[in-house]
Amino acid sequence: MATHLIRKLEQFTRLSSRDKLVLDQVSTEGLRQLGAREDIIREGERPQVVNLILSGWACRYKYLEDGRRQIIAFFLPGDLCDNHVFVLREMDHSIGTLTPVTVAQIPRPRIEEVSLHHPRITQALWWESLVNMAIQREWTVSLGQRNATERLAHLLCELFLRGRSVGLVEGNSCELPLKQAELADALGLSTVHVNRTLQDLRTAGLIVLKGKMLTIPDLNALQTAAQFNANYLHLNREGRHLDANE
Amino acid sequence: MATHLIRKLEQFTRLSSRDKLVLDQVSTEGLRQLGAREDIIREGERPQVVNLILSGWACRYKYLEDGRRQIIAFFLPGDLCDNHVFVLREMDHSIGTLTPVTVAQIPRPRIEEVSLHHPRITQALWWESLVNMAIQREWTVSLGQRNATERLAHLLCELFLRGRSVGLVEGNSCELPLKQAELADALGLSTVHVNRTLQDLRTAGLIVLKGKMLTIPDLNALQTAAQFNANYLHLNREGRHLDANE
DNA sequence: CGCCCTGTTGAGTTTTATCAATATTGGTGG
DNA sequence: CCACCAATATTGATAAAACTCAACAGGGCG
Repeated sequence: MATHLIRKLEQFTRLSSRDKLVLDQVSTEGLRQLGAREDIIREGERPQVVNLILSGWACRYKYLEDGRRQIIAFFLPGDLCDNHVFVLREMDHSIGTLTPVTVAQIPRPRIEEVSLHHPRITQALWWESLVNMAIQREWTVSLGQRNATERLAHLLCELFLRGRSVGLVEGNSCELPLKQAELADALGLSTVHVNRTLQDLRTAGLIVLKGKMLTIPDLNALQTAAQFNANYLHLNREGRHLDANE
Repeated sequence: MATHLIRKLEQFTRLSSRDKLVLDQVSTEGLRQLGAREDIIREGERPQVVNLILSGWACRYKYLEDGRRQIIAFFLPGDLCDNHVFVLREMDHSIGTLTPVTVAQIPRPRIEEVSLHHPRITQALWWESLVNMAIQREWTVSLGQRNATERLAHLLCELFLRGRSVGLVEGNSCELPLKQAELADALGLSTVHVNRTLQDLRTAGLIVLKGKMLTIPDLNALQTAAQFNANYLHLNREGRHLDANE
């Protein structure tokens, strides 16, 4: 079931029950189960399908030749790994799981069929795609300008809001199944420094992080600390003029 | 004339003369001239058109509240500023010129018409879009993992190759109309450090940078210094199976 | 029970930033 | 053509942020 994806797309526009049916169908074919820390697709391989994350967390990443690793993006349930990737001949990075994951592998003809017959979905997928680009841009801003504390706080805000938009947040808590080393690879910091920065955020009362559960007692305060502005997530039903009226 | 864009898209697939005609037409309507250091569109504004850079250099950028600025991307002639942006209600960043610039403003219906009737162009524009995303990802890698020297060298390699793919390179030289402060804002470094890093590259004989002219005597050497791998630019005619055969 | 993975802490080092001063350059008006 | 200005580039000295290395703690699980 494409519950998370549907929920996410409805941040943009209301879908008809027909639309939802199509999305549900698309996401029940080509299921693939992976354990934690496995690769969904690897740099150099030819992309054949679009992967839709149904459950679990994954990430894009890239190694430099000397072994340094950068995590380029996180994928949460409901995230599509690159609509239309198959236009490219080979992957320039890898996508791997962080937790056990279920993905739906959507073949090219399926995508083309949907984009031909379901304009509302097509628009919504464009929106999804544009938001992902905006997220990538915001990571550029973080890595370029924000210091360790701001960067970490910013990432936590982003993941929290993204989680909330697909229904993974309860109250002011959500699961954060990331090790400090993974946070470090995403933030361009050393694990030691991530550890210390997390402690700073904790002692400042901005976050509670225990086990794999993240609690943000005062989201506004954390956003302020991060200079976080949610506009780049475009979560305010910007496509409401397209709403299905049924 | 869409010379640069056409030249770029032909890195992906060969276009028919019909295709080229359409692109030329699209790029002669809605011309807009700007001086150096003007905004093409500003954060918060509603995107109404897709901007195609016909001549000059521009950049995406974003300010944090305390005045720090990050340059998120550079635009060269032939670059499109976000195909389908108008799906979003407001810009989450600004786009401004670095030099005097001419842009073609392509209205939404024009885009939709082209994508309906010219599948080869549509594919090529998807490719363009995916490459831009790849570039953004690579910036994430640079900012996260590469040190000042590598980062600078990497950026210069990228701009050189991108310039070459649209015909802006002569021999081993191309124009680089950027101030050190702009490089600094793109690389997440201070201007002082950019200055010193440039000198390092110069004394290592890896670049010659005089006036606004960049010369790379040995591109391979510079790529090695940067840990630069061009695969992310997808410049090897990956869509050649779509070639127009006329 | 013990092992391995993850997280934590301390000490010393490196990279890069900041601040401030000086040099150079390109453009402009006289 | 030259003198001058403002913008840009360069240099030196000091400080801050983050890294590295190394050791140790804790916890989950076979």
